[in-house]
Amino acid sequence: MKRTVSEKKPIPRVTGVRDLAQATGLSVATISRVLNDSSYVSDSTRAAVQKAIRQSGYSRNPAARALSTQRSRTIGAIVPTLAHSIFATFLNAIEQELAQHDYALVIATTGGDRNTETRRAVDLIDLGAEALIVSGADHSQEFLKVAKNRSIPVLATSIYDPNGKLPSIGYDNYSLGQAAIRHLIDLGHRRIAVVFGPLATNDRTARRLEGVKVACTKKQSLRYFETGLDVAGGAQAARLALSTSKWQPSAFLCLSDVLALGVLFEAQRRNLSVPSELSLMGFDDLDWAAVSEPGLTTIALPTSQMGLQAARALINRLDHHIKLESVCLEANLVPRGSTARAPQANIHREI
Amino acid sequence: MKRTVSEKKPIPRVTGVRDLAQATGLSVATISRVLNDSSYVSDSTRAAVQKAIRQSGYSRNPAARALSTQRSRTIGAIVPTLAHSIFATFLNAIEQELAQHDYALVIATTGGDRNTETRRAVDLIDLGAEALIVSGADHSQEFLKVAKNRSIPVLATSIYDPNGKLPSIGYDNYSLGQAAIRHLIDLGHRRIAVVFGPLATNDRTARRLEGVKVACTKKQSLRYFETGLDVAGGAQAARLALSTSKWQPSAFLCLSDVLALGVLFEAQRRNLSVPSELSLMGFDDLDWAAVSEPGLTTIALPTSQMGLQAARALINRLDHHIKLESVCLEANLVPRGSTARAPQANIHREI
DNA sequence: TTGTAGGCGTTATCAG
DNA sequence: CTGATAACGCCTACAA
Repeated sequence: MKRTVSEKKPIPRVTGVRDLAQATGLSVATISRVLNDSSYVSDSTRAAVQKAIRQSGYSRNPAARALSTQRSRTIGAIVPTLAHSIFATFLNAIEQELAQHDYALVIATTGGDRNTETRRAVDLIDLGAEALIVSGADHSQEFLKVAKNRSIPVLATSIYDPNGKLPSIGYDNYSLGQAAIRHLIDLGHRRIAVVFGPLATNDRTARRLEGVKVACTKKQSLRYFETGLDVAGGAQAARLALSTSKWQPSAFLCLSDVLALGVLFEAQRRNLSVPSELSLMGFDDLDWAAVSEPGLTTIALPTSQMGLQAARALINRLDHHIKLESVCLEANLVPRGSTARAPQANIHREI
Repeated sequence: MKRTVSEKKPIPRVTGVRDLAQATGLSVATISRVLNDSSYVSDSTRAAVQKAIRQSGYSRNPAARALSTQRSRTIGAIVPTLAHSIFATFLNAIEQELAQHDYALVIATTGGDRNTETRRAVDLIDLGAEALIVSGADHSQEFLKVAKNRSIPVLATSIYDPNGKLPSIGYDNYSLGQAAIRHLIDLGHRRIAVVFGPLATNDRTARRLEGVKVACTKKQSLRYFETGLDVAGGAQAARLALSTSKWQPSAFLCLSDVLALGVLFEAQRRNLSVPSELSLMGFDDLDWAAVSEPGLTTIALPTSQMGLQAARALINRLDHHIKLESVCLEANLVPRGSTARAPQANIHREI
């Protein structure tokens, strides 16, 4: 019985650069060099090392690497919730861009609570996040302190707030609120129901609302409906707004598309035709807004753009020490079928 | 000018346990002990150490910790996209549960491509993920190999596949597909349009479709419409399905709620009344399904439950070496207003 | 172009 | 209960 020495490597558990050094007869430094495809290494030795790596199935220990380089290549994002497509879309864009640059995205949710935000921020930092992405301008003192103490770059998003405590990438919710209500006013609407989610946990909404309020004059009669930030909330607000016979709105302005969808369903339930009897506006431009019947007039927010830019800004900060600057992204009113001139009758009665 | 020595600590940059040891006059071992609130440490020294920690603002270096313990407390989730609320909801649940147990969630998206999945899996592992959560049963050979070589626990979700290569936590898409179509058949529908997203990138959909096909007999006439997995896709499929005058469906079965929403909008656009003229069914039970007009009959998937259980299973595996077992979660058909008996005329004509 | 040696901050194993 | 001290696996001057 012949017994030949197997050509296959017996796969001796290769655990670190040392083993590779041993296997190739080189030094750990050289191994490390090719691992970081850095500086001068002769082609031949590089090839040899790479072969050894392939054969052994070796891969870097990220913890050791992070410890040595003091870099984790991890960025944390803290959002109110993932269960809202607007945030999911945002994070999706971030993740894609980070992945391109070998950064990882780790996510934490707060449910909209500032204290939770602070807590989760600490979690993320303790976990090694090198930078943080947060939503809005409203953060606890504690949070800011933590970020400063650990000198972690923090970027606020969904807002543009050049004088805020944090650099921000986003849009100007205040003027967008104005633009939205003006569209309705320009169409001759007088009685407008404004629907929005919980103000306490969302400063973006609050800011939009300020814009709305400042843009309307005595000629208009606005009523405000704070409700749950989901389709059911929108429907409920609509029921409420439409239930007073004395004050019948000719238009709804919803500060989120999801709310508008609820209003739309409720209008359908009541056989109120949109837009001939009721105009409807949203905010966000979710994917269905262009497809609904009628199409939803809304403010298109550059959600993916924002994610992309946020990711890039942080990468530049981390990799090239480029300072974080606040940037204002453009957001546009997209007129679609859900808004029309206010019914004449209505106007007459008012005049 | 008097010059008193400040009582405040000058905040000498405390970077590690060593500094704390120095500051307290104890040894690093003791520091480490209280850090891990482990074994016996006298109350007094514990207090002293904790005070020092507080004063210095010290916090553990996660990389060093990970290197020493060989644990990163990080779990990776790989999903097709975040831009779909069903996945976002799922991840939301996972994140919450993981946070509870001091695990971090790092996310990667694939866009539905298997090769991307493999690549991203390697990324996550190289980044330190101790376990992986993936969607569906369809994974590249390469992927499985990587997971095995690195001996990383992998859990498949959104499916129940007890004999699959991976342990899975999810639901039985096959029987759910059957249940869905049967509901329509039982209501007397004969001509049914089945609408679904890209099959090539989604084995859950494919499995549902198999169930649908097997459950219908010669008495039914089904047509299949593969389309984009979004509201626009649903609307387009509806246009297509309704455009042939020879074959007018009395019902639509959508293998995702988003598609159903598109169909619903399209039906409204055509003044087709749901459900009196057209029945409509979805799959997922997204939050708006209960609020739409009419309410959407759908298969309610236990998305959050699934996230919770997946997270727990992995935590148990990692913390207590408890083997991953496949589990089948219950999913139910939720009858709502969008489905009704097929119009009699239709049935007559068939007979 | 390659090698040597020391350090990154924790944990853990031993003795005391 | 506490203290040395040796890993953990990688990177990086500094030398050669």
